[in-house]
Amino acid sequence: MTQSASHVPIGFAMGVTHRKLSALFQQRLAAHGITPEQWSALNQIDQAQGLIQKDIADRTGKDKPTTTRILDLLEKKGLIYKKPGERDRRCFVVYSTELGQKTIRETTPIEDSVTADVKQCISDEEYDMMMDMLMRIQRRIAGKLSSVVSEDD
Amino acid sequence: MTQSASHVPIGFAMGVTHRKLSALFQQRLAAHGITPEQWSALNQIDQAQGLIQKDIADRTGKDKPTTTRILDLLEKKGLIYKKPGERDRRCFVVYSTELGQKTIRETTPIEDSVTADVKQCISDEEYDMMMDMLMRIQRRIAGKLSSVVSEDD
DNA sequence: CACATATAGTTGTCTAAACAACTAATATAG
DNA sequence: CTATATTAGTTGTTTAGACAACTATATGTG
Repeated sequence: MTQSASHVPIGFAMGVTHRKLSALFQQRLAAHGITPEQWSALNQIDQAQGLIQKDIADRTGKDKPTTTRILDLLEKKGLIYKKPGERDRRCFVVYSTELGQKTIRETTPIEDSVTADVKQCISDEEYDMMMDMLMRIQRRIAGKLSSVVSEDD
Repeated sequence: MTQSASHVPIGFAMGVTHRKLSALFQQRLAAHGITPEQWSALNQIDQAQGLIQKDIADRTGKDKPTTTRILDLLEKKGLIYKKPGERDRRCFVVYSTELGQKTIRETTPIEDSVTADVKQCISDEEYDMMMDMLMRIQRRIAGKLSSVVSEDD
């Protein structure tokens, strides 16, 4: 039953760990003038080139308003640009600029350094298991959310 | 054409999972007029009675400004109250009110339901392993953060 | 005691997330 | 073709997090 430990639910433990990881990445990214969440969006844009905003929202696990605002910041910084969709005039097609590509080239090693720090205290096997569990939980929970993006399933 | 989805760093996977878990808890808490982060703080306060704000910050993994603001909201809702410290006049000692205690009694089953949903897709063993890994990462990363609370070690 | 330093808490600013409400364009049904 | 629903994206509001700067109290050293 209940153990003596103060019963920290897994969601909150995950939140704390995520915040600490994010704060570490942010500190290391500071010189590049970009935040972890901006990096995540820029990284997806840079790798795929030509995504529409909904794709970016899906890939980064954010909702549409959050994505809009992150893209606004990336655009203001000159890291991405948007083109109106040709076939579908509702959407914008998004690309990284030269500066955006340079930023990703320079910051990817920083992201790797955070992953390396994580791997100092968990094994490769554990890392893979953790990723697998996180993905399973994501899928499970997504199905239980009411106003979800509902892309798959 | 690298392997699809292989390059999602663990920090971002954790963030997505945490957001989905938090959103689910928030939806189920909606009728109680409290958010997951408020619940977390209130839960700690209710269980310990007499914590000072720094203790609450440590236990919920938040910084001092965030804690101040969450306590402000809990106080406005009449769920907690603060008393000036007697020995140390810098700090406030925090307690849950009757209403706060009632709220925790009624919402703890909701938190349990979220944990139960998580356990539908990961085993008890995996759950424990995940908690252990999260805690190990937290400790590891905390030592690498520059302006951290630095409570232990 | 006086001065420097550390600690508890607050406030301000920016970014981000959740949700609701909205516009515009597309797709579907009649 | 017209009415309705769906989809892409935006805007507003509230909560939360990170960081810097600040006040007030406490502590440590001369």
